[in-house]
Amino acid sequence: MNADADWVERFPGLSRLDLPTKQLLTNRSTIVSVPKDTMVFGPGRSPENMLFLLDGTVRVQQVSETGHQIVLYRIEAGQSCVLTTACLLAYDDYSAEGIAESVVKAAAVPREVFDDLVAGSKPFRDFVFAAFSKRITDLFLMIDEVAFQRVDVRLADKLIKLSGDADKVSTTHQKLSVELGTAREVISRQLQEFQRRGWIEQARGSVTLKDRSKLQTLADHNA
Amino acid sequence: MNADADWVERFPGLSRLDLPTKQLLTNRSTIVSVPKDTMVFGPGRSPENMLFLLDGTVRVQQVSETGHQIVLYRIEAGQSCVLTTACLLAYDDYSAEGIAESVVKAAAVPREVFDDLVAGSKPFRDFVFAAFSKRITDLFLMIDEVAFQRVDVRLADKLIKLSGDADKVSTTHQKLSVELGTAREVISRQLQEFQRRGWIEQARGSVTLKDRSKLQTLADHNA
DNA sequence: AGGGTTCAGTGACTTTGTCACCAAACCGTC
DNA sequence: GACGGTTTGGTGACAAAGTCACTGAACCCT
Repeated sequence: MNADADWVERFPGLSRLDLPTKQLLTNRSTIVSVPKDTMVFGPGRSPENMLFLLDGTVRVQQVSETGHQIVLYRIEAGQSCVLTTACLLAYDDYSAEGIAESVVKAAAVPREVFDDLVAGSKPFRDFVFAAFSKRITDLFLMIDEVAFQRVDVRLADKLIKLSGDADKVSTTHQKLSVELGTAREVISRQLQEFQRRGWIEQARGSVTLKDRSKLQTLADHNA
Repeated sequence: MNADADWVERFPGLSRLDLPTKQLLTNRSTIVSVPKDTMVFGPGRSPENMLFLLDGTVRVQQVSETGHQIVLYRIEAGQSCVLTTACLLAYDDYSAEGIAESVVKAAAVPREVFDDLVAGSKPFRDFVFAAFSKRITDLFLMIDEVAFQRVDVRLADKLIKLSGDADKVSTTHQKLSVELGTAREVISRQLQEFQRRGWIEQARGSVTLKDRSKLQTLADHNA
């Protein structure tokens, strides 16, 4: 085995498992790697296994019948797709898809093993339910945001989150509009306004944050 | 025991349990009844038990920091609050609340019993995961709707769903606006338009459906 | 019958979404 | 380097939806 054999330790929620459970997870899982821009799951593409992300991120987005799209959430390293996978297995009129945003390395755990683990290990159960709970509360907040928050506030927030440590966000207006579930034109106009105020600078395919604190103030303006 | 002793049988997902599991559920649960308009759960009000609804409905709604509200979903008889309860236990910055829309009768199952059941019974696990999955996919669809569907379409759909068999919906414009997460004025104007077209008739505190098929056509207009 | 409350209607305005179209930047390849 | 297709972003006009401030009617109490 390689350096990924100890992957279980890298999951905060799984480190509390007892040794036999950890070994079961390690032995019965296989490390898989998928290239960037692969559809990991989606309509007509339900994976056989539960994935535990070791590296990279998977973007989960809803594709509407209207042709619109909106990013629902991202699965980062240290998290699991249990929920989306479980959803796929339960309902086939499922319209969300998961796309690898970079090369993604994951541990694939067969369904039966997953079920055994839920049955046999209390810490594993806690991990799984915590993941579900977090997802649901996040979706609640997202609904709140989509329904009631102004786009300038949401865009400022999204820019800061997408930027991470860096000051430059490499993305297009189109992609930003999918992040927020709005129209490209709306993003263009908002970014123009931000630029006019000197908060950002634009280039084709990128946005440079010039005044993070001003953007942050706007993003925090949620009361 | 009373007529509710066999409540387990009334849950489609639970009837497949084996006898000992059913008995465990029945013996370790207590039937509770809460009056109409009670807040069953919400910020600072996390119940100790998992509820299985026998009668009535619980309306779950998000209360925004902006003062706005939106109905997320309803828990009907034959369903369980596992998810919302689980969420409450996991995260306290939880801003949704569950309100009894009528007198609600439910079986309360202590957390430990719930955990034992998940561990010991495969059909019970399936029931719980199916509930989670259904909820999450429904929330996906809801986000899609809030973000991309026109209010007239959503309102027509909501009127039909709220009406059930009857033709009269007893509700106020204010309540309808919370159902859709929009403003009261918007509802008033849309209902005026529906009335102008002869699809409905309005009275203080009620809407009467006059042309269900026309409303249905509009509601189906989702492509 | 009076007074408070709930419910609904309205106009003016802002924000957001839609549509149709244009122009510049980029990416090949010839 | 020139050409042509694609991607990206800009624009104006308009429609839909949300906000604000205010009005009046219906209802519910004593």
